[in-house]
Amino acid sequence: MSDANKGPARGRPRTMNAEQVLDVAMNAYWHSDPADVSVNAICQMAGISKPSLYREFGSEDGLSRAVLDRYAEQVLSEIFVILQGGMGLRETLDALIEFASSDPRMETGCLFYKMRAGKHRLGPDTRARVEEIDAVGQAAYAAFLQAARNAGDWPDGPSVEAGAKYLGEQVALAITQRASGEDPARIREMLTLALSVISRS
Amino acid sequence: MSDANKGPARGRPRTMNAEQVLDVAMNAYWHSDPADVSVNAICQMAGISKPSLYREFGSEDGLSRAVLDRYAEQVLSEIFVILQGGMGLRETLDALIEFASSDPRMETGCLFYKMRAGKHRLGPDTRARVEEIDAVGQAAYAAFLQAARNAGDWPDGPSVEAGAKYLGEQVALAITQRASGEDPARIREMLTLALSVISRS
DNA sequence: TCATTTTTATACTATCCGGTATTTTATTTC
DNA sequence: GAAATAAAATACCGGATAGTATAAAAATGA
Repeated sequence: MSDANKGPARGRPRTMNAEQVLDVAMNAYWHSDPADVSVNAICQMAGISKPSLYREFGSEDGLSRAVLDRYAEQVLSEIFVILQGGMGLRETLDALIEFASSDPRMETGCLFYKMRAGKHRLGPDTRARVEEIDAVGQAAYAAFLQAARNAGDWPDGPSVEAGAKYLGEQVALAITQRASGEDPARIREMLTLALSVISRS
Repeated sequence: MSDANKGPARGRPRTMNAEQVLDVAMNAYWHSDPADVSVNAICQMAGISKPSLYREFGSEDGLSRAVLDRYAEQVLSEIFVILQGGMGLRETLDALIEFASSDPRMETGCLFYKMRAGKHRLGPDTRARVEEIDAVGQAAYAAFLQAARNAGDWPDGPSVEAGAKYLGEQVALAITQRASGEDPARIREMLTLALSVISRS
């Protein structure tokens, strides 16, 4: 707990860099689909052996869960930043639209949404983490909408929970469409239309 | 071409019923996911041997394509009936909402949308058919919206193509959410909200 | 009865998967 | 330099997959 020992001195020094493996796996999962990338393929792409990967991550489930954690803090956090930035309703929605339809990192879709869509194919740990992140995300959308309603920016009508779900699913839909090569301008147009029911111009 | 010969007189009579096999396969694909149902499993469920299935359908791709054709004429046709029923804008949208959020057949989602979501995992023939059906569907949505605009029911703003895509994707989203166990009332609320931008109450 | 035809049933192939046992290699400690 | 240690590389295991070769069975025609 005092000084973070950088590995034991004894034994053959390890050549495997766990973070680099995570990066390789994250990009592979992200660019195609978690269900279509085997651990064999990841080992080959990362230039490591299978036992090394299993010693580090325990199982495919352990790897994908670690990848998801990394993705959450590196990428998903951006959405939370937008939602919790304290901007007004309109500006926040515009930022969400901008992110979903134009952020270059979402060009091949969102790894989290891909995992959520194929939840039943994930290992138990990864699946549990997906559900946890999903719940946290929904809560963030709900908190944002509640604040807007308290400020009088979002008129009464749908419940906060329904609005949060709606908002989250529309963003997810837009980003998922980017992965299927849809024209970003068209996606922006559709997402703007969908979110216009929350904040009419 | 004259009389439809019901099988050759010679040889061992076949016990396999192609339509029953298609029903079994369709329900299996539909209830879970095409990518998660093997030909082995279908043979077992249908009580037939693998060579029989391959003689009838040629390949897994041939089977899934035949299933998709069957699904299109048995189930998807209903959406076209709604779109081409000649009802007013509002009534047609309400019928779409009713179908997507409450039709018991959509309780486990839509096989077509499942196939479209996992397009890259399908064989070439099935994938081509998915794209074809997708295009026909979009055209049907577009024709419907064009008629509404001509009748003055749908004010200018989004292009007909954008509106058609939006409408189709919102219906797909609602039905897909049913497969993940979302509360139908909540789904109806969200879909109603989404479609309210086309026909405000 | 016996050859022909067509379908069925069984058993098999090749490949890929996640996961692991075993051996080899590189390092520190003594 | 030898023992100990830890990682890496290779080769393997059991299981599932799509697809097929082969043999058995059930009918017809002569």
